[in-house]
Parts: sequence; C-alpha cells; structure tokens
Amino acid sequence: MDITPRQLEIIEAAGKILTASGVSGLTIKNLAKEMQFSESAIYRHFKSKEDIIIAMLNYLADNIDKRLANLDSSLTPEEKFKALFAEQFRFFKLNPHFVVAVFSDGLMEESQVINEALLKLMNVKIKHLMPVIMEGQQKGIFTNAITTDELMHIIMGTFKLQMFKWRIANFEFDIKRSGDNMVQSILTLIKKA
Amino acid sequence: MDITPRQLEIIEAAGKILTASGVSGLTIKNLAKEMQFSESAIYRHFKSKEDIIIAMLNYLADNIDKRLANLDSSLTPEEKFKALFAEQFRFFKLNPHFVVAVFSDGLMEESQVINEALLKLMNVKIKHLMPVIMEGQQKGIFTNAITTDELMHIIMGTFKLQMFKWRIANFEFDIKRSGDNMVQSILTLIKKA
DNA sequence: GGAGTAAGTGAATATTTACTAACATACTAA
DNA sequence: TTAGTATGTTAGTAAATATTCACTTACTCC
Repeated sequence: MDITPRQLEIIEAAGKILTASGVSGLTIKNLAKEMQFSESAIYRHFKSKEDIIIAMLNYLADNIDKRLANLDSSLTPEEKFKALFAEQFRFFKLNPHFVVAVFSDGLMEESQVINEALLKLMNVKIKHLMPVIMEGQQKGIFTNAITTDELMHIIMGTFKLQMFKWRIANFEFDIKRSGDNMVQSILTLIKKA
Repeated sequence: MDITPRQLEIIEAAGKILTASGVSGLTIKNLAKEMQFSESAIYRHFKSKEDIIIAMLNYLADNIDKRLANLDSSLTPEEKFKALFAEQFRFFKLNPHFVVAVFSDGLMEESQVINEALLKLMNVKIKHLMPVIMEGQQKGIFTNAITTDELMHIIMGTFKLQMFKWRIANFEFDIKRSGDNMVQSILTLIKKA
C-alpha cells in the first residue's frame, strides 16, 4: 500500500493529464512524455495502467481521510461543517489536477476495480461529514424537518456540482471564495429558524 | 437538424451501450453489433462517431425542452416545481439508457463540440427551472434567505447526484419514488417557515 | 572489483480503433 | 425500362493502444 516518491510523481503526472485532456488523454504514451521518459519505464513502477489509477484513487482517499481526521472536536457542528469543507476546498485549490479524477465520474466503468476504488473514495467523505450533520441535528442546530440521509444527499450533491463547475470553468474562479459562499448558503438553508 | 427513424434507432442503441458498458464501450463495432448490421452501415447514417454523440445530445435537449414547455402555467410555484421534476423522473424511468449520457459527465472532454452540446443540454434544464424558483421567491413561498442562483445550484446538484446514484445502483430502485422523496426534501428545506 | 539491483532504453507485439472503398440489391420516379 | 437513390455488405486501411522483450547504465554493498 506504500508508495515510492517516483510513483507519487507518476500519480501527479496522471492527475495533470486527466485535467488537461480528460480520460481519453490518459495514455501510457502521454504519461511517459509528461514524465520525460520512455513508455516502458512506467512499467518499472506500476504493473499496469489500471494500477496507476487505483493507486491514485487510494492515495487520494488516504490523504483526505488524514486531513479530515484532525478536526478540533470541541467545535460546534456549524463550525465543524465549515472547517470540513474549508479543508476540502483548500486541498483542491492546491491540487486542482485531482479534481477531474475525483469529481467527474469520468473514470467510472473503466474497470470494476476502479469503480470500487471510486466508491471507497466517496465513502471516506461521507464518513466524516455524516457525524457532523447528526450532531447538529441532535443539538437542534440543524433542521430536523428532513432526515440525516436526505440532508447528506443535498450537501454532497451541491458540493459535487460546485467542483464540477470549477473544472469546466478551467479552474479560473476562486474555489475558496465561491466554496465558502456555497457552504454559507447551505448552512442558511439547513439551520433551524 | 431533423433526424431519420433509423438515426433515432442508432441513437437509442448508443444510449444502451453507454449504460451497459460506459464511454469506453461505445465503439462503432459495438454499435453495429447492437444494430445487427455491419460497421460500415453506420456511416450511411452518420458521418462520424462524434456526430452520433452530438445528435444524441441534441435530440435529448430538444426532447426535454418540449416536454417541459407544456407545464400548466396556472399552477403554484411549488406545484410547478414538483411537476417539473416529476416529468424528468418519468422520462428517465422510461428511458434509463440515456441517464449515463446526460448525467455522468463521462462524455466530457471527448471533444470540444461534444462539450458544447453537453453544456447546452444543461442550460435547457436551467432555463425551465429558473423562472419557477424566481416566481416562488417573489411570491414569498420559497425562502429569500439565499439568492436564486444559490438555490438553483443546490437543487441542480441534488438532482444530478440523485440520477448518478440511480445509475451506479444499476437502475434497481424506483427512481420515481426516491425522486419524489428528494423533491419533497428540497421543498421542505426551501419553503418559507 | 565484482555481484546485485533499481531504473532507464528502443524495438516489437497483438489487438482495437474509427473510417473507407468497391460492390450488391431493392425500391421509386421518369 | 431505366436511371437514381437509399441502404446494406465484405474486406480492407492506417493509426493508436497497453504491454513485453532483451538490453544498458549507474549506484550500492560486501
């Protein structure tokens, strides 16, 4: 499960290519060019193209998991909610070349194993967000008019669309600002009157 | 811009393949097999693969536009909101093989022209939903705590995610029921207390 | 100094891709 | 009847694909 520095370089190159030219552009040839090496050199570090994608998704899942794990637990649900998304937007602003991999679903159906890795990635986020929402509802800060699952769905959908829009705008607007704005809108909506 | 019956058959076959095997499965060979004729016969009806995808997206855009255009204008915003989504869910329940094409973004970045067709399709939906939301806000039925654009974003994101979930569940749950549920959740959230 | 290894190369592989050319047949209109 | 058009076929094409091969370097460790 551990990753060598060279493997990480390749993963980042793959992310860049995905962003620049989409799924169809992610070929071994392009990857080798980006790495400034021959195509066969890739196979010194990964045994297949699928392996590269899987490694990328797993790396991202680990990464997100770690980053979201150290949220100050003394915060209020509303503050946690904000902090959680702020952390997400901060990461992707720093590493926009991973947005396509995570949010575009473009990798879906490339292979069964990739599908599973993608779903796992999705679940990591749910794992962290869910308890925040529940706590907020229990404390009567967030609305109880709809269920936790329904709230989760609305929040996740809104977030996913936000990242999608950023990507098709070629990352040209400030995701931190419009992300914070989005978070504020949602909070306004789900907070108890 | 008009489409022959045979072209429509091909478009539907393409939708089926997209659903069954994803973007990478949509090849001329598979398309010909699905149509039960030779690969070259495809080129009697479309001049390129890209043309097929574009035709499919345009057909869908036209279709949605027409279906949403005859909404009874005497309805209340809330009723219109419900009717609009009900119509969408009804259509896709009848034609699930178009879900992948419309909601998965998998076609994104295949080509510039396809990108534009996809965005056009997205805008058709916005065109119809936007005035409903605005009317509801003006009449004080929907909340004015956040802007129309912010509301639109949340609704679109939630809807998109709903369709995405349906697809990765292999269309095995009742989209009408869970869609109605989703609409109800959103309405609860955006209605003025 | 020699053995082992990590990381590179260039050439070749079989397969798949979108697309084309040449030819066949049936229906339709003059 | 005959010319044209629509729609199909078989048999190709060149380019791109992921992967493998035998081989070279360069570095480390005993």
